[in-house]
Amino acid sequence: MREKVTINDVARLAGVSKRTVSRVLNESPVVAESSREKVQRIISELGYQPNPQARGLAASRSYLIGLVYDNPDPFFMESVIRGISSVCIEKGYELVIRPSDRTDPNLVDQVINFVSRAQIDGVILPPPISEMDAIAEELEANGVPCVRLAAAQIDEPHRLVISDERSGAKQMTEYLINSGHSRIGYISGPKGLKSTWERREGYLDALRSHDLEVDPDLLIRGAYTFESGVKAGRELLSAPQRPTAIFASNDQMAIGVVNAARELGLTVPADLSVAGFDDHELAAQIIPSLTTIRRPVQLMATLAAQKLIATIDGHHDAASDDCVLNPELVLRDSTAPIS
Amino acid sequence: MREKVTINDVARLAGVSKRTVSRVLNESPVVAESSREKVQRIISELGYQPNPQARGLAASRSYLIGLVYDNPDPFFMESVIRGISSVCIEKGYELVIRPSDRTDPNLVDQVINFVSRAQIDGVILPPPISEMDAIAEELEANGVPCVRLAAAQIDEPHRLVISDERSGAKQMTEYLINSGHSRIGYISGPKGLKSTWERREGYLDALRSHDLEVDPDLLIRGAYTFESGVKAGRELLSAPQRPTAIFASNDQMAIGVVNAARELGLTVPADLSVAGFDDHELAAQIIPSLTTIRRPVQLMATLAAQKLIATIDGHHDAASDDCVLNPELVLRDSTAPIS
DNA sequence: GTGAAAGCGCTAACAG
DNA sequence: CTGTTAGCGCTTTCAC
Repeated sequence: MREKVTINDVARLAGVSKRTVSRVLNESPVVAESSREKVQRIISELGYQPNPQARGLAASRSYLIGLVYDNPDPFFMESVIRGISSVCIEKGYELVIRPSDRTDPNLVDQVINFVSRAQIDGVILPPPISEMDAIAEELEANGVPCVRLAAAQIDEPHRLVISDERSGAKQMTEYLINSGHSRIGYISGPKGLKSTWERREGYLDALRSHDLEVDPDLLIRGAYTFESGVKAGRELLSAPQRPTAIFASNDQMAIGVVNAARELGLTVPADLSVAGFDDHELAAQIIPSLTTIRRPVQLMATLAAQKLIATIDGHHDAASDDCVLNPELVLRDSTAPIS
Repeated sequence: MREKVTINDVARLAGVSKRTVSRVLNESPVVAESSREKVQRIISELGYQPNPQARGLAASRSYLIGLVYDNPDPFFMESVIRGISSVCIEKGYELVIRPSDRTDPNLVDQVINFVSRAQIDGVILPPPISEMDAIAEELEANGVPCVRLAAAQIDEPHRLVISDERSGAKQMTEYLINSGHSRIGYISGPKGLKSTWERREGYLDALRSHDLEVDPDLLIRGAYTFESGVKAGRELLSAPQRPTAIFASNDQMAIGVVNAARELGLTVPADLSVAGFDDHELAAQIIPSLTTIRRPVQLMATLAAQKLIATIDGHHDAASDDCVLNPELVLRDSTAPIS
């Protein structure tokens, strides 16, 4: 390591005690402006960087924030990571990552073990792990703050960043309705996930508010996978009175629907409009490109990291109040007005 | 944090000095078997976990390993992360992640700054950052070991894990040749990447060893993107004497070629065989599913982490010798024998 | 507003 | 083979 500069060097050169240097490092408000400036100057001259191990040992902190996840979409995770990382760099934290297995019965213990072994200062939980209340509770019980990324209001605002998926799904459905579609098939996600519920409710909200009948035959359960999309698409499209539009609640399934349609000799969007959710990278690449809903994932992660670090540092960040972000409708080639 | 147990508690209860406890913690060979057992027992009874900050401060280590990356394929990175993480957990390290921008002129400084600020013990570099020699050199110059993931021999074996992409591309080309194809188009990656070179050489190797003429018109440069695949595909397929097979040097481009073929009214694989490289998640999902080459990415990452930790810990791991892993041919529906 | 001094929990000379 | 004794670099009472 090229840096061997310690707080003592800074103190000596600045002509103050190391206690004072420590004060400016920790932004204590009781330092004279003149001392602060002097110390700051020496710090940057020397390129001094406080040793995180030493700070951690003395203050029992680690400047490490943890990311525990088991999300099947690496694109989503990549955005989350970039979002968190940018604020970590800015605030002097590091991002420690922990891929997990949400089906592991010992997950709670493993998470606790992780944070206590590494002395993690705080944790960010993306879905679907964010939906496991036991983890959030156990973390708090151990004095480790956490912030959750979610699809709906599942915790207090200061530990939560949500993208309102219900309103996203409603937007999409209304767009389809306004394009003249009235028989709109819907493929939901698997049971037990918040997003499954929220997106489905958004679809139903739109139907209801436009006085459209909810036909149970148009509502099929999927599994957020390509295959389940193909299957559900076939089913929907081989019904006697088939829908003119299908809203699949994620892009993987929507792509499956496009394939199912092709099998049956239907052209998208001429014969069938198909919409997805997530704005998966493929959504823009497949032919036809997919109309979908985009969540501001990176922004969500940034916000989450800001909230978490504010909590750890004991500041009360302004960002801690608002926690709801709105997804955005992305129009592409897979949907069209009814002819 | 629930653990407040320190090395002193362990020492007291085991009836030895803390120096001895420290010895068993660090697997010193000079401890009497009886003491070791006693200490181990107390440790597990108490659920004692050494404080990493304290260890780090005393030994000037952090038990942190860094992952600096800028790979555009999140699926690849997910495998890398899972691979590294599993050995970190086993060996008592944590994985600190640093998404970067390979086009940033200050990248070298940023990396050095990262490792020195966080006292990172060692770094793993996946492609394409692994190909930037300046980073590896500067890291070593700062006393931070690093292990690189690469497509070819670019460093000494103990800091390198490679998947032999040249032999992978050769395998694929030979498979195509053995299926009766003799006009095989090739779409390379962008200039300046090792993988571009290696894969292309593999293609040429196969052609040469089967005494096939290398037609420069069949060799087109792409950019590892979907769009570049579409473009190169159109070009190759609209030539007067068009190829019967196209080997795109990654899956994104191969999918582009499939689309280009469809535009031109060609059926894959009846009229044209298409092969890719990487076994991207989509490769199995698109129709027709894609014949491709799969690198053992997670295994590579595991190996890299083992080598790195062996270096940090000063052990001389057996894994440090072999560093070449072979990619695997994955046959699917996009290729067929020539009719 | 500032400083002296006592640790935080662990490792590592250096005896014994 | 084991214990004593200093620190590692920083934060934090508690006086001044």
